[in-house]
Amino acid sequence: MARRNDHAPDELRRLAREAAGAVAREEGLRGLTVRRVAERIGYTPGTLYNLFANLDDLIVHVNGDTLDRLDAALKAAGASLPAERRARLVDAYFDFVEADPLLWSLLFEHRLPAGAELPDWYKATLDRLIDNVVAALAPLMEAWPSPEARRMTVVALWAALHGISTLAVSRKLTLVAAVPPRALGHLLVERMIAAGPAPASPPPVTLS
Amino acid sequence: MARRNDHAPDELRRLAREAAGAVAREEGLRGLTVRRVAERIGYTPGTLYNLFANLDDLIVHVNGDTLDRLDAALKAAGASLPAERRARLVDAYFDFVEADPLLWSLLFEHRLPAGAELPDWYKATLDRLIDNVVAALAPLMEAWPSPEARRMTVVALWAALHGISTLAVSRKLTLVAAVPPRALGHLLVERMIAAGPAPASPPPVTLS
DNA sequence: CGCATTTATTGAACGTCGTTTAATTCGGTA
DNA sequence: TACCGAATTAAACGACGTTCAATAAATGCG
Repeated sequence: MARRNDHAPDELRRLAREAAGAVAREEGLRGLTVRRVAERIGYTPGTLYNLFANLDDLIVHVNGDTLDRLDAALKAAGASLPAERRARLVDAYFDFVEADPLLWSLLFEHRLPAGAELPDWYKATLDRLIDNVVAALAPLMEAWPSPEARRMTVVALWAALHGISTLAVSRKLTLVAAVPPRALGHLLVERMIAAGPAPASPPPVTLS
Repeated sequence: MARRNDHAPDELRRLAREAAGAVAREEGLRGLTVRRVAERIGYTPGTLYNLFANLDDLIVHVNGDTLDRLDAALKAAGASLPAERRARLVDAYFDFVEADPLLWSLLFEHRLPAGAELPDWYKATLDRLIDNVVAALAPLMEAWPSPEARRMTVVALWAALHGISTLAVSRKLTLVAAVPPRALGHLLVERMIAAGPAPASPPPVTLS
């Protein structure tokens, strides 16, 4: 039995989030159960209910951690030379997704039950992430009429990349095209924010 | 107790798919249980295992039905005048999604367990759908160098719209931008396949 | 028509799940 | 040392997916 002073509550919460992340990484949402997480940190299921409201709450925290790590990865890529920043950001995004596909898909596979809402800190994390990308891309989007227009385009791209990555992770993209997911990502981002006088007609990348 | 000859096996399978769809429409994946579907068609859970391999199999069939209905909706929109076809297709897509958000999200929320693969008929359904959209958009994409390039762009857009719609349905899009989802869809599609001499710099739609 | 065979359907059971709660066990304090 | 409060547990509940022997009904056969 785990002794009372083995871990301070906050440390225990962190341990639980990491254990849950590890389970998700290995077995996905389907294998992510309260009992498995508890066993992994050497406690019984009941203890997790002292740390989190329920399993949904724990999963939201794991997803928050994932968003934080993605934010860090994109921030690093956004520090590259402006000329290659678009491509670097796309590659960083897909590198991150492909490093732990099941942990990534936990982000979008999990849905809160009917009445529940995502907590405010989650919204703040997501906002921070989008803001950082907008800031990194701003030099390439000077022709946009306003910051709001810039943000709208970045949000559209964020959603689009998310669509590509989740279809890829769930193997529903290869059903429909034998193209590396990140090639689709580059295609979308290049065409959406290419600042130069790119003629709109032919797609810039053809890919074998 | 349901009598043996109340329904032929195929009819019973159809009833079960419809009942499962109705449950998903009302309660989403979380509420979609074998017992609830069985109760709805007046049989016991065991009977469903004579008709489908398991719950995953039933869900894949429900999703196949959804794809078929989307295909029909897009085909109708694709029959419009070429000039307005882009916008009509996007609107048809979002009309379809918003008509039954929970049934729609079943398409992408559900993932097969580790070893399992999607059946061939599912791949065929998806292929048919993409092919129809490519055919409808072909007149607008004559500048593309090849049918493969056209298809790649359409697949990218298919994935992008999927990303927008699932983020919207799971209320993760409004967290990040107060923009109607279909406005993002129009933005993406216009910029990706606008055939005319659209300058690449400023986004064509600004939206209040 | 009556009986045997086949087959759809059931009911009960198994193990697992999320969650709750009363009981227990421990560390800190007097 | 004895107590108190807090962390932890064990056990239980209802619901879940799934299996399977038992049962009921329809069919085929004499």
